[in-house]
Amino acid sequence: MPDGGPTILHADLDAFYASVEQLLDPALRGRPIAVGGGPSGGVVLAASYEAKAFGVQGGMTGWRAAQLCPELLFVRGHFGEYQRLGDAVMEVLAGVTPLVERVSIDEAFLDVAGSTHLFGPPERICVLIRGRVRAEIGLPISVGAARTKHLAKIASQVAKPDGLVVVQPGHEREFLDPLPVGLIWGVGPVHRQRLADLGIRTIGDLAQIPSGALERILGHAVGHKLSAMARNDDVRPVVTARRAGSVGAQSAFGRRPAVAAEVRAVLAHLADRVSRRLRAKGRAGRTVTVRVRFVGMRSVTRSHTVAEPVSATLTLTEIAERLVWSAIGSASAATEITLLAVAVSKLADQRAVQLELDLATPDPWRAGSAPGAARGAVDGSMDEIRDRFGADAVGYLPAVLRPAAAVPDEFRELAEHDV
DNA sequence: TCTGGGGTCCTAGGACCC
DNA sequence: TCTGGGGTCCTAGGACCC
Repeated sequence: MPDGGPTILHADLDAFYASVEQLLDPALRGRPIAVGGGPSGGVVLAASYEAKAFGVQGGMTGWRAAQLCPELLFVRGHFGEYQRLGDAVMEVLAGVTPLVERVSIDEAFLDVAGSTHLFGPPERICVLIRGRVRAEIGLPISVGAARTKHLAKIASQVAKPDGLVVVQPGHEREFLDPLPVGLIWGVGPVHRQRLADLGIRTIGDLAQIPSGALERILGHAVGHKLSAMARNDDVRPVVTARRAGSVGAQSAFGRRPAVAAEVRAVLAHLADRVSRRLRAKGRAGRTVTVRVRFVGMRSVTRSHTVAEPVSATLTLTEIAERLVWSAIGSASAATEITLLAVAVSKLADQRAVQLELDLATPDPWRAGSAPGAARGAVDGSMDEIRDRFGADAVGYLPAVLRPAAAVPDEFRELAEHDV
């Protein structure tokens, strides 16, 4: 177990999107609001605490949320503001320590072991952060402090909303034992139920179970991790820069019969988004994975690994298309599907593969690109035009075939990791 | 009126190599 | 008659997180 004080912090903005809306529009303060969705459909992206009191949660359909809370106000998101304010909060955190690990738009771990000589003990640093975020940005933020990341994260969840919890070394067990197992990172609904079936509901219950037994119940890795966490034995360091291991895009479009022209149009759009992000960072990947979701939420994935990394939009589209049809299989021609996804993994730097692209054979199934140089040049020109004149200035598809965006691109960007 | 979009990690089986 | 064991890579599915 790590020595020293509770110098790992987890800072987590409360109901982030909803809080931003309430900050921007004072008329929304103190009221139950949902960002995204609507009383007749769509998905709620975030709910204010006033709405959560009615049971409204992110991920819920709009009509379900309206059922639970009839006076719920649906507001459209200001996605650009979320990015701007999230970045501003991260700057406040960076003012305390350079060791900041941003986990998402609204959440970060900090290691403040080297900052106490400047700012005082961890408790004081937490108070400083919360005060500055409130005063300078206007948002509530909860902070947890402990000796490990995992415990700091649990502490911030317990602190919500708008609170601070410091777990003092030596008091970890008494803090953890009464808490529900669902607070442990990695325990979702399935594991929680499996544990409940065995009478295990609290972290204290969990700590009583021998590691071997836990591994038999939940699998080696999860069982091992859980028993380590229940013993508060977590030594993961705060990591400042992390690159994504995969890049993907997906689109849910309600039910549609799988018709070749439409499937191709959607895939071209998804491949374009993925490959543009790859090229913008000089990256390419060897494994292409598609997911097809059928009516009833059953989904099937197919992947294919090529010898040389690819990033050309057309190559990606062609590989994805073949995979999608193999996933749909020989089912009837009018099979209805509800979602298509494309992802690229096994990423490598593009510079290293440029030569391979130039030499590529004309079969995209077997190699990098076809003909690589030409496709790379077309993509490069289109990237340049879009950088100068906007994303819609040019594309592979006529506008009529482009799928209507269920979600604005600004929202997609909020969830993107660094490639 | 069903269920968005971006990711990570783990498991298990099979192919292939030595 | 049949045969070992370890390592690596690929693929498909699933749980989970924000």
